[in-house]
Parts: sequence; C-alpha cells; structure tokens
Amino acid sequence: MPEENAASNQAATPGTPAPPVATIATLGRFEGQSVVVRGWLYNLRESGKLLFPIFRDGTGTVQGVAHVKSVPPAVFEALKSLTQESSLVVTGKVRADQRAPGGFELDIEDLEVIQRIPESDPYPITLKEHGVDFLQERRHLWVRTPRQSAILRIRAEIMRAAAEYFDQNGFIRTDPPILTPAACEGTSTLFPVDYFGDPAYLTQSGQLYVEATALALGKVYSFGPTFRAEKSKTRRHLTEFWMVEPEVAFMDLDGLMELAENYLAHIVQSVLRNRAAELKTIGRDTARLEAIVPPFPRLRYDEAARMLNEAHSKGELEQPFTYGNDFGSPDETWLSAQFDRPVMVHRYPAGVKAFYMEPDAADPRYALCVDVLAPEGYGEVIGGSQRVSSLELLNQRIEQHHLPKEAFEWYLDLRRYGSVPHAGFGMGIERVVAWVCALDHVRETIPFPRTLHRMYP
RNA sequence: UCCUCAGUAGCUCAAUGGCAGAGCAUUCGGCUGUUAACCGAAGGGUUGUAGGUUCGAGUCCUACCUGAGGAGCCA
Repeated sequence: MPEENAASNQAATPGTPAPPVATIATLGRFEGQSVVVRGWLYNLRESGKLLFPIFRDGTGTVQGVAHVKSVPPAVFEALKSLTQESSLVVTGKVRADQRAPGGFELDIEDLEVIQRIPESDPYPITLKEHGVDFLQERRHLWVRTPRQSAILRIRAEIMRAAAEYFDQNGFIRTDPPILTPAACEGTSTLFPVDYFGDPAYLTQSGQLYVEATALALGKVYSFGPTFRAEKSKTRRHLTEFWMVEPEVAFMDLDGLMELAENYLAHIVQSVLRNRAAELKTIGRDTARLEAIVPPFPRLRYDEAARMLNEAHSKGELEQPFTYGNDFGSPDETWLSAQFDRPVMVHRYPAGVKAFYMEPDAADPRYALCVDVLAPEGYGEVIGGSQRVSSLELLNQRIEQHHLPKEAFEWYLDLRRYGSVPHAGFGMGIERVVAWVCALDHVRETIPFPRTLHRMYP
C-alpha cells in the first residue's frame, strides 16, 4: 500500500527549528521526539490538575497529557476550555505507554487553537448513542467518527483493489455513459432527465456498452455510479450506487466464474493486508475474511432449489420455494449462510433472467448465468452471464420482452459484425463493503448515501 | 405499491387514563492516570400535526406528516 507521508517540514520560523508535522498513524516513528499534530479535539477528560485531551487527525486518535505544571498557564487554560471537534494544532513529545490503546501518548508542549466551537452551539454528535435518523441528517459530521472513517478507508481500499486486479490482468477501463437514451434492461425504473428537451435517463447499468468495448479491446471493465429509481426500502438498497462491470470477449460461463472468484478473493485479501487497523477499529471478525480463497462452491440452480425445499421442510425457512422462480431475499440469505465463502449459483431457468443471457446449449431451458452470494447472509454481490451471441436469438428476445427495437439497433450490430461468445458480470461495491465490514446496512458504506427517503445532506 | 413499527428535553429513552422524569450533552464546582472517566449542583418541554372521546390524554380513537425495516424488484 502507498505509504503515508510520515512528516513534512513546516515553514520554519527564522531561528527556531520547528518540530516535524506527524500524522497520528505514524507517531511511533517519532518516539522520544517533539512533533506537531494538526487536527480536532475528539474528547477531553480531566482529573484535577491533569488534562487528557484526545486528538484525531483523520489517520487515528491519540491521547495527550498535560499537567498544570508541565505546560504554560495559557496553554493549560486553552486546553481546559477546548470543546469537542474544535480545530487545533498541538505540539508534544511522543511517548510509548502501555495504557494507551494505540501504544503512544503525546506529552503536550504547546497548543494553537484554530477554531474553538462555542458552548452556545456545541458539536451535535456526542460520544454517546444516537439514532439512525439523527446521524443520517448529519452525515457530513457523522463521517468524522472513528468507526465511519474506518469504513470509508476500507471502502477506498476495496475500490482500489477492484481496479487494481483488472489493471494488472490486461483489462482496459472503458467507462460507459451515465446519460442514456433508453433502458438498458427494460426492467428497473429509471431516473428521467431533461436532455435539451428530449427525455434521457441516468444509467442503470453500463453492461451493454462494455459489451461493445469488449468486442473492440478484448478485456474491458467499467467502474462508476449507477442509478435505480426502484422504491426499494431495505438495508441492501441505495438509489445511487457504484458498480464495477468487467466484460470479456471469447469468455464462457466457466471462465466467468473463475474470474469472479479470483476477483473477490483478491479484493478481500487486499483489505486484510492493507486495512488491518481499520478492521480492528470496527470489530470485524477477520477469520471469516481469511477463509475467502478460491475455489468457491458452485451450485446449479436446481441443486440450490432442492436445498431450499429441504430447509423449508425442516422449518429453517418460512416460505416454501417454488421451483422455476428467482430466489427471494430470505432464500438468498439462507443459501449464503450455508457456506464459509461466497457461493456461485449458476444456470437459472431462462425465463426469470434477463433477455441478453445465453441459453445453455446442453439444455436451453437454462441460462448461462451466475449469481455470487456473499457469506454470512449478505446475499447477491455479483450477477453475471454469458451473453447471447446470435443475432437471430437476440432479435427474438427483444421482441418477447417488448423492448423498443430501434433503441437496440446498435446493440444488435455487435451480433451482425463479428459476433463472438462473450461474458461479464456486475459487482455492487456497497454490498461488498457491507459484507467485508459486517455492516447491517449499506447506507454506512458510502460517504453520502442516496436512499428512497433521503437526499440530504 | 403492500405489511409492520416508531415519533416525549440538544441526544438516547422512561412515565397503569391522574404533578413531565432519568442518563448523557451544556454551564458552575471538586478530583494528579482518566479510557463513552467519576462525584455534586444548575438551566433545559407547544409530548410530530389536526381533530375527537373523557372530569382529566404523552397514554385511548380517526386522519395526516415524518422516519425506520421487511416484502416485491435488484447489485
């Protein structure tokens, strides 16, 4: 992982060598030295003539110590009257201490208060418990808490590793348009936009476009925001979320499943390697993540359906499963809880799947598709398929699904001019973050979530 | 779209149809090693909105508003 700048020289005052600026995460390198920490007051405890301010700077927190006799009176008074989240620059000597959660404390020498928050309008988010609504209304401040910061750092690592895998394996990033003329799949509800007087929509998937660039460049992927105007109101749904979509020419379903398992494993292992401190901060059981190594279990739809029926007869599932249907949320949750790593369910009945999915030559009633269900009950994180490559069949499917043929002429061209077998999948970043962090809601996986009833802040 | 639950102090929550309460936060005081510190005190209320039942409503009834999480749909 990229190293953080351990220190940078401050603009030195003539005649007085200034201590180096240090980030809290790298304080250990400065043991015994005076450093400057720039940040905010996280909390302040006091015990008579002793002050214990805790500072945060975005990389971590550290407790400072100041005795009334160890610092100038003005510094002591300024420290004592600091309020939560006041911004400051503090100078102190780094000291290793067994009692400190991070291993080090800061013996305070000097303090410059940048902005002291007045008592008349105190920082609203205290260290105590708050409700979901209160915190969401103040998401712009909520992200300052150690837990939320750690989640966002893990999200960034997941996104970095997600791009890294493709970049290192010969994929070319080709991002599709976000403004689109029509539905990609014709199922989900789209957000309409006024495009100079004509109707346009925010993309719900870049898949059709990456199919085009895959036939141009071979192995491609896209990585960007996606929009769904469905009135979903669950812990797994956002109206705006990030999706990564690889598409590969000449790839079949087996190749796609192999790609998916190597891909997910790479991402999880990267987080374990590069964000161990953050996983500890949020209390994640890392043993569950260490188990995420290929191969992942593979299950035909028929086999999964049999397991669901058995689970229902044993009373483990409330609703019976009807063969031929797609899996419902409780079904997915139960299935994914049966394995210690993601399970790949493949070959669903063609009728319940999208129009562009290739039928299985061995039995055309099934589609060459795969859903990857994350363990611990997190459900679908990846959905993919081999794509229809025959012009005739694709035309037929577009008719059957009552899709506007004119809008798909360019997509049909991909089958007119040098059609080849190809396959790809889409992975929802937020669901992966929720799973890797063991969160109970995807709204904590993105800096500013957009949900059915929330557009603020 | 449907089902369920919730709305009381800045926050988290109590209050059998009978005086509006606690902890935290804020302010003041105390404490030389605190870990969401602790101890003492003070200030802080149009109980989501509108109507109804009742001697009396935070509590019961009706409608509405806001939010939550579950179904469906999906990643």
